[in-house]
Amino acid sequence: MARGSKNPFARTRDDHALETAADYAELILRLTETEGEARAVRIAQILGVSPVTVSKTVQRLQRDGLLVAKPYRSLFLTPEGEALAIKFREKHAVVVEFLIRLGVPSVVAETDAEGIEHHVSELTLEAFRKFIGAGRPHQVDVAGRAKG
Amino acid sequence: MARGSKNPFARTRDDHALETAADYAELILRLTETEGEARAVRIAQILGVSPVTVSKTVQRLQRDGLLVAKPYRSLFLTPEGEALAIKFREKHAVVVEFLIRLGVPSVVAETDAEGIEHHVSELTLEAFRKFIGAGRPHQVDVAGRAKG
DNA sequence: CCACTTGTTTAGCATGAGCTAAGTTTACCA
DNA sequence: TGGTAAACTTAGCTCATGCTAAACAAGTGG
Repeated sequence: MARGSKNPFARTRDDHALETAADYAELILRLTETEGEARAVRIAQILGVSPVTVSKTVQRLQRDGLLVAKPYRSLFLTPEGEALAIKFREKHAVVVEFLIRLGVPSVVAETDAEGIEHHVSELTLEAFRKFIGAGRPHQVDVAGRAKG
Repeated sequence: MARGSKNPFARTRDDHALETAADYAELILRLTETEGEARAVRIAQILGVSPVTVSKTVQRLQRDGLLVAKPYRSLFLTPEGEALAIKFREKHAVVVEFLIRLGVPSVVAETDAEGIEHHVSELTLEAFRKFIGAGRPHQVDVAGRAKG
């Protein structure tokens, strides 16, 4: 125990759990907005895993207080889950926009951002924002897309 | 199987395995250079995990052909392992340098790079290199490319 | 040359994340 | 209404990554 904190390595299972949580939360929020509800089968399709995996993961996230799921029904984020979703959506949007500004093709930017967003500190994110802002003014809308 | 490929999510256990492999390979190379040999106990200290974890991971990496380990002796990378180490060392150097150029404090850059380096595609890395090169001529450490 | 310290491995456990197969529930339509 | 298809859950397995406790090697100093 008392692992990490000082060393730059030290990624633990907890980190992975947080990544998963953030991905699910983001996705549930998105599906709720775009499809009216978040169903496990859609999550499975989008994440490319089996519905079984989604079911079990959802149970863990419910245990951890990020969402509420009545059996055989659609999924709902708790306030905590929604906060997480919004936080990562914003991170995601910043990273994507940043990469695009750098000249990375948008499809690649999207893919890379998915991995990177879980590893950028607040300071680095701030540097990204500054870089974006330096180009031209911009805004990020509710769905996390940049307009400008 | 046949998961992902097209979708931007889809990080599997294999991805994590690769990250671990790359981290160990990088570290073993570094320790070999700086301390004359790579011992499990040092890896454990640096990564912030128990020696037991290192022992088991080393066995997996040996099984996967990345290193050779005789019981109770120090660790040696195979050519494949060394290639991986060098590849990620270079990625790491580029990411760190890039973040520093962006204005991220070097300690934070180092930490964030550790996570980011496993998620940047070749295209994004190329964009990073271009950005670095655009500033002023420069040089990158030991095995790192790009002298300008 | 033997004991002790240090390093490594084994045994055994947990948890996350993945799977297939099989069983339940819901929903919808004839 | 009742049957079926789709969605979901349960059971039971795998593997990677972590741990502690305990056993076992290696190296060092008396």
